[in-house]
Amino acid sequence: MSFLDQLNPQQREAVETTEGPVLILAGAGSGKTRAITYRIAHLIDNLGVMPESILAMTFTNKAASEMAERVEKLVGGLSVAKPAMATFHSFCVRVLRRDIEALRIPSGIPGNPPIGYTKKFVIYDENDQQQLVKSVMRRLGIDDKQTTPRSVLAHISWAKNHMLDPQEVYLQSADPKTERVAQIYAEYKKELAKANAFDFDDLLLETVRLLRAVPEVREYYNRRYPYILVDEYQDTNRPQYELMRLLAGSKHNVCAVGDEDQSIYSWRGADIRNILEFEKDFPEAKIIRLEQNYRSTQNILQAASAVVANNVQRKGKNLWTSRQGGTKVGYYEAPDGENEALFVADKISKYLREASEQGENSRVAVLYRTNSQSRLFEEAMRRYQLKYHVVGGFSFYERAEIKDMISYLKVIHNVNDTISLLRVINTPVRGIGKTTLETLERVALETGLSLWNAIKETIQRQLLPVRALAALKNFTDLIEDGQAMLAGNYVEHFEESSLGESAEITEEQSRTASRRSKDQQPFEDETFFDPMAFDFGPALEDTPEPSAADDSAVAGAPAFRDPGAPANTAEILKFLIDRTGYIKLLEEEDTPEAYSRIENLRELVNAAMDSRDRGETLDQFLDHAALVSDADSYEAGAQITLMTLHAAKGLEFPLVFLCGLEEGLFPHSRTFLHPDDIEEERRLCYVGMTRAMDSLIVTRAVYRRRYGTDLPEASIPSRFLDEIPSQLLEELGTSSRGRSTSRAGAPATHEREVGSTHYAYEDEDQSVSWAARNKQRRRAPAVKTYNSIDNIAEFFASRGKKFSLPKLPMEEPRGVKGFRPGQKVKHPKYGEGTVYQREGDGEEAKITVQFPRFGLKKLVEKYAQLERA
DNA sequence: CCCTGGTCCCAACTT
DNA sequence: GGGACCAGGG
Repeated sequence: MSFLDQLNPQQREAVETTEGPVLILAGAGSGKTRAITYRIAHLIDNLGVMPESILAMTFTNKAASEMAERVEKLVGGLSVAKPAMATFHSFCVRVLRRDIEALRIPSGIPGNPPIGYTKKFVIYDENDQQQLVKSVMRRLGIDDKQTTPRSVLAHISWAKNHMLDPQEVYLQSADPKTERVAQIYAEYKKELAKANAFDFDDLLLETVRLLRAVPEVREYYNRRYPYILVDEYQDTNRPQYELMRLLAGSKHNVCAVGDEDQSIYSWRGADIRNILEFEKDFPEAKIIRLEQNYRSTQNILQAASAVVANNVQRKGKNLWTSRQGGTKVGYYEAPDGENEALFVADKISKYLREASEQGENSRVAVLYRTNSQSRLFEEAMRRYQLKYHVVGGFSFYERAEIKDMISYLKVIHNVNDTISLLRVINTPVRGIGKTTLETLERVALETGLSLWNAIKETIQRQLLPVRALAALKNFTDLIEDGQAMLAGNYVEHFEESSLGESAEITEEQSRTASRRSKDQQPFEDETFFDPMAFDFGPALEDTPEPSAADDSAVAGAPAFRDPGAPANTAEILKFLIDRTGYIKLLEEEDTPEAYSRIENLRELVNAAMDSRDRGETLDQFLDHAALVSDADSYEAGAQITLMTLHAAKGLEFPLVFLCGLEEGLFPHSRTFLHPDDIEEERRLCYVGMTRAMDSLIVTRAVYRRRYGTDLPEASIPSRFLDEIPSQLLEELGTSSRGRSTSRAGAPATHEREVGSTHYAYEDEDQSVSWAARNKQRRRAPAVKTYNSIDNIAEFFASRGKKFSLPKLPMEEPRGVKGFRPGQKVKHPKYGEGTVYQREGDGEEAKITVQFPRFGLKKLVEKYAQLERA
C-alpha cells in the first residue's frame, strides 16, 4: 500500500475509484501519467486484477511504452502477463487482424469466396492515399487542377473523422464541388476494398463498425478488457470516442484523462464535446480535478495561465504550484531567423556547459510551430558543434528506398495492393514503361481484374510485344518467389553466381558503412537511425519466445540458405535487395547520397531482424512500419531536442525555447479566419510554455524569409507575447553592451567568438519598456522590405540600435577551397572564368562563375572540379 | 524506354 | 527549399 502514500488526495481518489466511469481533468504537470500508472499498479497489486485485463489507450507508441515502463517499475516482478498498452490505431489493427473476417458476407455464387476484407489487409499511408485518389480522379475524368487530390483527400478524411459515408456527404452537399468529392469518395472506398487496404481513418472506423455489427466480437473484447483507460482524452475524435464507449461495455469501468486547455487536435476531428458528453453517456461518472502543478515555477505557470485565460471557450481552472518565484520568462527579439537560431544555440551551449560543470546532465527543448523551422536550428547547432535530436520531419519510412522495399513486401503479402504494385513494378527499372502500363490498366479495367491478375492474363495470352512480356514475367517471378519463400516452399532456381557478392549484407559491412556515412555527414540522418522508430511498444498479446535459431543470418550467411522452411521478413528483404540488384545499382552510382541510401536499407534489414527476434510475422512488421509516428522517435536521453509544439505534448524539460512568436507563423496564418482556430493556437502556446520546468525563453525574428527564394519579410510580434504579463518577462540579448567594439578587427579565438556577441545587438533605448516598444511596432508595420544584411543593419541603426553580423570562423572542410569573388578559376568543361559571387560556406558553398563562352554558372564548390587559374 | 533539366506550384499540426 | 510533372534528347 505504500506507493499510494506518495499521492495527493485528488490523485489518490483518481487511483482508488476503480469501479464505474471516471473522468480525470488533469492540468498541465499535475501528475496525470502518475495517476494513470498508479491506478494500474493499484488494480494489479492491491485489488488482484489480472494485468492482461487492463487496456490503456494512448495517442503515440512512445506514450504507451513509457507508461508500460513506469507500471513495471511500480509493480515489482510483473509476471509474463502485462496490461495492454497501445495507441488507438495499433489496437484497432490488432482487432481487425483478428476479427475482420466476421464482417464478410457470402458472395452468393457457388465456389466464389465471400466478399469483404480479409486478415491480409494492408494499410495505406498518406502517399498511397493520394496516389489512389489521383487515379480515381483520372478515371472519372475530373480535372485535378481546380479540384486537387490534396483537398479531396482532406475532405474525405474530414468526413471519416465525423463518421460520414459517401452517401451522407452527397446528401449534405450544397455545391457541385462537394458532390464531386462525394463521388470520388465512393469510388475511393471501392478501390480500397478491392485492394484489401485500409487508410488510417478506416482503422478506427472499421473497428467501430465491427464492434457494432457483431455482438460476439464486441462481447469478447468486453470480457477480455474489463478495465479501460484513455489518455489525452481531450484529443479523441468521434470514432475514438465510439470505440471507447463500445469497449466500456455494460460495466463502464472506463477512466478518461484529459485537459481541455491542451486540446490541440481539433483539425484532426478531436471534439471537445467528448468531455462534456462523457457525463451524458456515463451519468454515474465521477469527475476528479488535479490542479496542483508539480512541474513549473510560479512565474512560468502564471505566464502560461495568463495567455490561455484569453480563451473564451473554456471552463477555467486554478492551477497552482508550490515552486514560488523562479526566473522570469526570457524574451529575445532577433533581427532575423538565422540570428534567432544562433542565439538559441549559444544559450544552449552555455547552459549545458554550466550544467555539466556542476555535474548535472540537463535537457533542453527547442519548440516551434512548423517543421520547416527546424532547418535553421539544425544549422546553428552544427555550428556550435552541439549534438541534437530532431523529432519528426522526414521520417525513415518516407524515404524512397525504404518505401520501395516496403512496397515489395506489401505486394508479396497481398498482390491486390495495386498502389504498391505500381510503385515497384519498374523499380529499379526493368523495362516496364508507360505504354506497357497503359495497356495493362486497360486490360484490368475491361476485364474487371485487379492489376496483378491483369498482368498474369496479359502474359498468358501474350497481349504485348515479347520484350515487354519478358520484363513482366521477370517481375511476376520475383513476387511469386517471394511468396514461395514466405510460404516455405521456395526452390532456388538461379545460380549462386547471379547473386552479386556486393548485395550480401554482413555485420562487418554494415559497420563500415555506418562509419563511413557518419564520417562524411556527421549530423545528417540523426533521426533516421533511431532504433526506437522500430519499437512496436508492448504487444497486446504475449509474443512468443524469440527463436534462438539462426543468428548466422546476422553474420552474413546467404539470405535463403534454408529452403523449405518459411522465410522470415529479413530473409525476404535480403532476397529482394539481391534479386532486384537494388544495392548494387546504388553502389554503381557511387555518390554520398547513394551510400546513405544503402545504409538505410541495411538499417531496414536490421529492423526486420529485430522484428524476427520479437517473433513477429510479415504483416506485423508491415503494421509497425505503417504505424510508427514521428513523435515516437523522441529520445528521453537526448540533451537537445528539436520538435514541433504538437510533438512536445506530454513532455517536460528544465529549459524550453519557444521560437518564432510572430503573427502568421504562431499563431499560424491559416487560423486567422476562424476565432476557434485562434483559440486552439493559444492552447498550443499554453502546451509549449508549460513544458518548461525551470526556465522558459521565447523568441521572435523581426525579419523572416518565408520561402527559400523570397525576400525576408517584416514580422509582427505574436499576440501571445502581448498576453504574457510584462512583469513576468525579462528581455535578453542586451548583456553584450560595449563588447562588440572592443573586439572589432582583431580575430578572436574560436571559443570566444562563438560564445559572445555575434548574435547580440545593443539596445540604446532601455527606458522604453518592452511592451511599449512592442505596441509601437505593431501599429506601424514596416513597409520597406529588407533583403540583405546591410539593410538589416540599417534598420537597426534607424532605431538607435547596433546590429553586429554573425561571424563565425569556421574550419573549411576538405574539398572546399574558398574561392572569393574576383578570383580566376578553371573548370574542366567550361574553361577559365571569373568568380562572380559566393553563397553559403563550408560544405554548402555555391559559387557563381562568369565563363566567357558559357555565361554565368552556379556551381557547388565541393563537387565542381575548380582550380585556381 | 530512360534520363535530364526546366518549370510550376506548394509549404501546419499527425495516427 | 523541394517535390511533381513534363518536354525533349540520348
